[in-house]
Amino acid sequence: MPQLNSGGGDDLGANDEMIAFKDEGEQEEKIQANVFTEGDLADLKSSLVNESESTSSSNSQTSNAAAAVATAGAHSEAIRRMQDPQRVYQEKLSDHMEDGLKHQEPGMYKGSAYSGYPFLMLPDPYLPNGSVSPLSNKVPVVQPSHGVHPLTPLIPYSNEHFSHGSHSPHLPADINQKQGVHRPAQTSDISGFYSLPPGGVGQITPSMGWLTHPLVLSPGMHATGIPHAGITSPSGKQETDHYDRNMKSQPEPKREKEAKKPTIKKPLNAFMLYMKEMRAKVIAECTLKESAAINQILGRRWHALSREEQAKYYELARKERQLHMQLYPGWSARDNYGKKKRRTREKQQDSNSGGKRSAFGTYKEKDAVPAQFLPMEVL
DNA sequence: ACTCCTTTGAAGGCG
DNA sequence: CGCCTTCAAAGGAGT
Repeated sequence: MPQLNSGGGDDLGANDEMIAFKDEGEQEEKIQANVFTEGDLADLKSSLVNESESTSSSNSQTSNAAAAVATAGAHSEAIRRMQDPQRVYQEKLSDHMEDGLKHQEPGMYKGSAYSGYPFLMLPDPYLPNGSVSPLSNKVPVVQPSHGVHPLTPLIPYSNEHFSHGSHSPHLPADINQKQGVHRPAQTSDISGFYSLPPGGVGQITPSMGWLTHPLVLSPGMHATGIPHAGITSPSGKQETDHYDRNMKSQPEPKREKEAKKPTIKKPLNAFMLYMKEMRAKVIAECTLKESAAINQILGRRWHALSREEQAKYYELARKERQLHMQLYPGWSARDNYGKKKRRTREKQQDSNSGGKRSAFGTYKEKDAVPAQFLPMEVL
């Protein structure tokens, strides 16, 4: 049983945030975690596809579909290898970072989607076009290594490291698609992180959004290293555009921000961070685009993650919350209540009578059996 | 143009 | 304290 190392890992993930893996057999989960490779996504996909069609003839159908998708997955993987400049960049980056990164403790991030990466990959939100390209959604973040503050942010929106070692002029051209390597910094020194106005943290206006990485910003790129889309217009959905408008080398951000009074969004939780990071990958592998289906897959993959892997995201989320708190001291999640079009409230109330949200999520009548409970063959 | 779907986790409110 | 509700991302699908 891979207990989260309470000895050395206490700073890794807030213990109170760690979910208890009681519901799912740990062995089973372990197996899943190990076996859950990209190829298995094919099963997931086919299951999701077949789910709506029929559950019968699942064997041959699933296997066929799985094979097909697996092939497609392999194909896309091959294409990715050829096309992905980021991969090349990663390799270069690894070389660059060789020094610091190879001091990493080997056991920590083994066998995950990050295997091969000594650093944590972070999601699109920190990237300009992350959601657009499935191939460019990962941001390498250096894990705290030698003599670093344990709570060193893994969050890739530090200006600090960019102002030191790697300056953008020397960065590869495609650095704009990935935010470059994150250098450990002091968590407490947030002003150093966020290029805060002289007034201090509390005076940051929401429209400043999250951090920007001027050095990694290139023309046409999102000017923000926004970790979790901190600000958006009240209408929502347009936050990216909003960011672009407000932050991407726009001459009149002040006026606009004052006029628009953008919404400060909730910091992303661990699963959201995971989703942002893995979504593109799943999309690429499954050639699925529907977010609902993708999210189902991601939900299952989330459960299949090892504790260590999940701990990374819990820790990231914790840091995000901390930063969010420091950036927006008075902010409350309550502030955004009602800004999203009230959806399914009645529906949820209805379903609450019958099916309600459990530890495995909200079920609706139509999917009485949560996917997590379904056997792998069916899924 | 807007809302739903779908996932998990965090947070606030209420009894 | 436990339960419930809402929101965070995202993009196709439906209205």
